[in-house]
Amino acid sequence: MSSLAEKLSTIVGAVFAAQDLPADLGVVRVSDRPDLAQFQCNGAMAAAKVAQKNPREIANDLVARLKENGDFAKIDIAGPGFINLDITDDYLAAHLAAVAADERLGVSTLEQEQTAVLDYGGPNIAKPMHVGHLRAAIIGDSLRRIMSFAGYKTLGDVHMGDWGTHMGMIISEYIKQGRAGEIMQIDLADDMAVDGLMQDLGEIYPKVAAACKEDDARKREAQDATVKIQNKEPQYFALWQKIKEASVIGMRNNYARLKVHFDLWKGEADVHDYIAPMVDDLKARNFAVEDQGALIVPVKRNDDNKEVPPLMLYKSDGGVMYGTTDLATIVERVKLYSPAKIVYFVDQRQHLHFEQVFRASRMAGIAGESVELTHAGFGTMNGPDGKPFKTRAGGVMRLDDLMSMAIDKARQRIDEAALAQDMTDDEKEDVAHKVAVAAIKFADLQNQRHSDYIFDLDRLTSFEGKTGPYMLYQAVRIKSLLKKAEAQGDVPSAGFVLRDEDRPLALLLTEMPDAFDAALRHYMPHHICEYAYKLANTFSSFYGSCHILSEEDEALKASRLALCALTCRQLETALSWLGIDVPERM
RNA sequence: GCGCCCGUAGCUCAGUGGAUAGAGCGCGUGCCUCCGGAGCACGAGGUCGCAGGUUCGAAUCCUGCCGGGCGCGCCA
Repeated sequence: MSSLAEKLSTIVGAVFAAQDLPADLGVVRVSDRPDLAQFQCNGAMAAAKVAQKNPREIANDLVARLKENGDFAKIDIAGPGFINLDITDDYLAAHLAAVAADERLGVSTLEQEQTAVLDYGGPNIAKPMHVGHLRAAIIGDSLRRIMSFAGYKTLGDVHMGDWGTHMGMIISEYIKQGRAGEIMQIDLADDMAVDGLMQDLGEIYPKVAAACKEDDARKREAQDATVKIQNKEPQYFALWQKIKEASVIGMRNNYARLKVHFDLWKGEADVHDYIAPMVDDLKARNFAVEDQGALIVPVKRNDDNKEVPPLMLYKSDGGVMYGTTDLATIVERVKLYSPAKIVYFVDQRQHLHFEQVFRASRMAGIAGESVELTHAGFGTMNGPDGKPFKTRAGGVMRLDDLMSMAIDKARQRIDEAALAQDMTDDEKEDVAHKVAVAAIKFADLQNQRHSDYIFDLDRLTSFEGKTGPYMLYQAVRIKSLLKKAEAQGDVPSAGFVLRDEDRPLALLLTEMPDAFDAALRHYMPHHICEYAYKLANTFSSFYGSCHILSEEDEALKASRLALCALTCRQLETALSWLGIDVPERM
């Protein structure tokens, strides 16, 4: 199945072909001018250019043929050569019935399953998670859901930063302070102790980082410790492991609270054993060369219009960099999963880094031509001043705090609502959590992926207007209506009867596959947000313009219930692609 | 210096070369004897940064400026 516009494109395309015009010019889309028509085709004007003819003349010929098709209620030509189309209610109703009968709601699926590895985590261990981690998690997890629905076998990898210099800083500091034994004593099953360690890490890290910046000797100690960890020297490695395990506990909690899922909990360290063989191989094949004491892979090309620095495999101090682990991670992923795609949801600022890694990977044949490597970058999260977001204290807001604020606000709202009186505390808590997640995710996902965006706490925890909670509200309202209908013995019909009040909603319900395809193709969930919002909003108008349960015409009532049911399914499905769950009531 | 991204309503943002550029917030006016008002309807608010060009047609494509953000070898 496909969207209605796609179906009409096939019909109109065939008519173009019959006139010896390119069939793809027959593409039909939802009209920009709903006051004039339901659908439009602009191909006659483009065809005029190709055929060197008058566009209206071409349009006339096309329209004459199209009129043989009884599924169009109205066909006319406007302006320079727009072909405006209305379909018959019968055709629309039949299409809608097919969508309703399809468990996939008309969205097509991959013919053959392919594996996609998605990289959307990247938090560093030993540091608390903050709002800067939000975008990658939310966008990546949404794409994981979208791609799964499209038929991919998806593997979301948290790919945490556990192998870098920051670990060398921290561990060298603990050893200097003589606290290694104390750290090793910590019982990971003891929540208080783990919290204490995380707190301590949060205080130590900025201090050491500052010290390393000022003092070269201190910096060398940290670099030295980093190499020792990477060489798995017992004391260093054991401390590293302890800190990592403690960190992962908090990380899992944070992601669970956000309802962001990962299939793989790997880190940079996990590919360590791939590095040496990979480097040997690259050296043997002359891709890797020594330069200024470091080992690099030159990746610049003659046709470059900019400087592309080499990918660095080993620093002159013998340590590896994240380019090294990223390249080795491709080795591992190709070997273990044979993916068709590897997609990275990482800040746009790292675009050059990925270009270097991808080039090296292509040159050396680590990822064959059949493997798509994409950096689906996103813009920086800025504060209201347009600069990278900082709290008033100068730090970055913790993810935990943001979640708590949103949940508190939702809880407060629920307490105000009269409906909440018969909810148990557990149900209230569950609803508050769902509302908070919906608010945060929808606020983020509705932004186009590339551009920077302003982090606005009020907007992120707002429940009115174009927000997640608004969407939940509309879905819940439909559920409530359908329950009432069921209780009074009314059932939705399998077919549709369409009056003027029903048509806008009916037409919109045929568009979901287009929004899905756009989001999938470009790794951009905001197309789904647009559709979901339009659907919720159009439903709300529909709901306001006719009273469904008291409708006396039984066929019309059953049809309207079917529209409600389909709207509800589409809303829940679209929201599920965004990682948003709909409660039964709120 | 070179390169990438962005300039659309007071604010935050959508806008696959097409008709009269759209939402939300905020502002103004209506709407609860009826299915959930976290709502609905209506209104005010625009030199789409500026200037050229391509095109029957440009917010969209090209060029040049102006303004903002970011990146460019041993952090990630």
